[in-house]
Amino acid sequence: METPPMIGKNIQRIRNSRKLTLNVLSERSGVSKAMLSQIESDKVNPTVATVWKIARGLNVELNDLLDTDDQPKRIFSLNPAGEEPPKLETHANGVSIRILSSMSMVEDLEMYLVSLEPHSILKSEPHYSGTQEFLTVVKGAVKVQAGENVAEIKKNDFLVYHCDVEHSIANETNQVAIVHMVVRFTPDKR
Amino acid sequence: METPPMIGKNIQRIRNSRKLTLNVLSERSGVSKAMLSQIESDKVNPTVATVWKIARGLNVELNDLLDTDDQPKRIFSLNPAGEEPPKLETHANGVSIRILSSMSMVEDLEMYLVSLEPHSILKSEPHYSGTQEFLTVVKGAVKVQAGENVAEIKKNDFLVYHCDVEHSIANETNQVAIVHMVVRFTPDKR
DNA sequence: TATTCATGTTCATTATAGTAAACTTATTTC
DNA sequence: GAAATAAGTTTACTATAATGAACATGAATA
Repeated sequence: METPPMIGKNIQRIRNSRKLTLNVLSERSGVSKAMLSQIESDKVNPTVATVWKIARGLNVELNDLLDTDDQPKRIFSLNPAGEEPPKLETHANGVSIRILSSMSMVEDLEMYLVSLEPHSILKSEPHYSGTQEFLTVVKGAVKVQAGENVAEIKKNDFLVYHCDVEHSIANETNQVAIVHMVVRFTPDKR
Repeated sequence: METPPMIGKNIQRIRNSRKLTLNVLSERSGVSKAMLSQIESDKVNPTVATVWKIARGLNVELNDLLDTDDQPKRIFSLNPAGEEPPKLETHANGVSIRILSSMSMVEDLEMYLVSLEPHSILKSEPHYSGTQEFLTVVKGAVKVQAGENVAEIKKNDFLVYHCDVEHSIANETNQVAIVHMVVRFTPDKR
């Protein structure tokens, strides 16, 4: 972060997206309405304690208010061939999927970085039998469902499941979640 | 984060590890020596701007000073069998490697979360020919070397390389780096 | 059009973050 | 063992974060 965080705009953006008034946020956070107004219009230098109270009031991580969005995404190959895989990215319903490795690199392995906005869900139909998915939560927390099985996993947690049944990854929290996903396709394993 | 961050201890820990005096850090950050002393002993509630200046002076991310260390690491399996892989973790020279998936789960795939302290390096001898490694940087930045090839990758970057030559992952920065690593072992591919 | 109600802003005051300088406490040097 | 240097702490003061109350602005109701 090369420049001090623009806290005011972040707070205002989130407060508006939550449809909260200054009065309500003031009650929830314990920070005066006047202070909130001044912070949002960058008239003051709030203390960490105050920003933290606001973060609690908004139900987000402190870091979400201080972040200057970092979305630099480069993909490299160090292979002799040196082929550079495509930077594919798809968006839908608050879920963005970036393909890290592509089929051109390994024929039965795919890797993704899945970003889930608050209260978004990624549903998948059953894959070919034998397919496995390996999830590592990089940020936030998600609820994973595979057939009858459910698990709630959060940052740094790891989860494996067979995905020859309907499965989903849901972000039921109020902050962005990011999961690293490896899909392993093994045609005839069961 | 359920409790306000303990900024003071974080700053002091990092300052000491850098062997900096209050005077030097004061010069580098532009925050008075007195303020630094009071912040470190939790006598005051610093403003975000001040903590940001200190972060710059220490050459770390703002977030590193506000973090309340989160190291909860759970591993799950959603498979019918329900076998729970081991939470193995090894430490050496500032590099900690957590094994996510184990051989018991898939015979030719391994997944790790590698954490590298500032200025630490993970060196590996050549693996069996055909082995590939897939890196995704989760935090910070690292320099990867595989034979003659070198690449510097940072947060959200992805890198693939054949590792049948001597290779290494180095953290040459002043902050912790975390990389997600998938090792794919394919006996006879080249 | 006046009247209420709800929004966000500005004002006057108090509490406290931030500073420079003085003070302490070691450790070194002659 | 006195003087000098360098570490962190405390003091006295100034700048400003934070507050509650008053003020403005607009939308809805009669």
